[in-house]
Amino acid sequence: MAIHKKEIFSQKEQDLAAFAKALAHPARIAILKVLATKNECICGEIVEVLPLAQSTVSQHLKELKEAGLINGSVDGPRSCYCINWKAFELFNKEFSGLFTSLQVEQAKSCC
Amino acid sequence: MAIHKKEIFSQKEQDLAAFAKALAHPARIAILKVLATKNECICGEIVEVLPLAQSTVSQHLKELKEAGLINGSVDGPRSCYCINWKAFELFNKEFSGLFTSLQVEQAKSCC
DNA sequence: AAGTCTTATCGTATATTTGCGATATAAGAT
DNA sequence: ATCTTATATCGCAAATATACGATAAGACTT
Repeated sequence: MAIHKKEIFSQKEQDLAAFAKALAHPARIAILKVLATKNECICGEIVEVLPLAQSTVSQHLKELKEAGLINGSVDGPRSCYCINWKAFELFNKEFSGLFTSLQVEQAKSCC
Repeated sequence: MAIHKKEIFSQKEQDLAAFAKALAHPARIAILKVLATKNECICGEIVEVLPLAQSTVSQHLKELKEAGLINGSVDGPRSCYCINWKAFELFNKEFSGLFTSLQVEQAKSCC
């Protein structure tokens, strides 16, 4: 394919796609759910809950962090992660707002 | 990695991930935007708008259709696509509902 | 029937993702 | 200082995704 053409599209489209990409794996959805249900920040508890190796979970956490969906901080010998609600809300709003405004005008699809 | 472990996770997690995956590329976001702005169903007009080859666009359309985000029907010699607003709404609701209920309880993140 | 136009599919090259074991790193405990 | 414990990173193998040209398939036109 030679070169990925992602950079050709608008920044908003790229941002939204990057956000969706971070959610595009059941393991990451599961991780977010764990983080959401526990009020305090979690670390290796996620590894116990998920059917994945520690290194794999760590990698998923890294991706979620890089996407801005979660925050991470060092807490002594362990790492503490939690959902970045602000970023989450922002993207959620931008996501739903991308189409809903148009949907009102046209009631239903043609096919 | 031997085997993908997606099937280990819950159906809801898999569904949500599959939906996010369909949105995880700027080209597909762009396609959805085109379909949303045009009230009538589009086909090869998308190819003209996007900086991608016809075969590539067709492939993206296929993925969107398989994810259930768009409907497609044959219209004489050409294909007609349009957004499946119902599926879109359903997923959007499920997506935002996955965390918002929890968010209320805990006001802010700990880190 | 032959030609054209539109879209889907195939084959292929390359890039990215996923997953894990092994290892490194960092902090607390002994 | 060494040992344990927790997490991150490296290196690798395998699966997927992305992109395109070439080609097939289907439907109108002439």
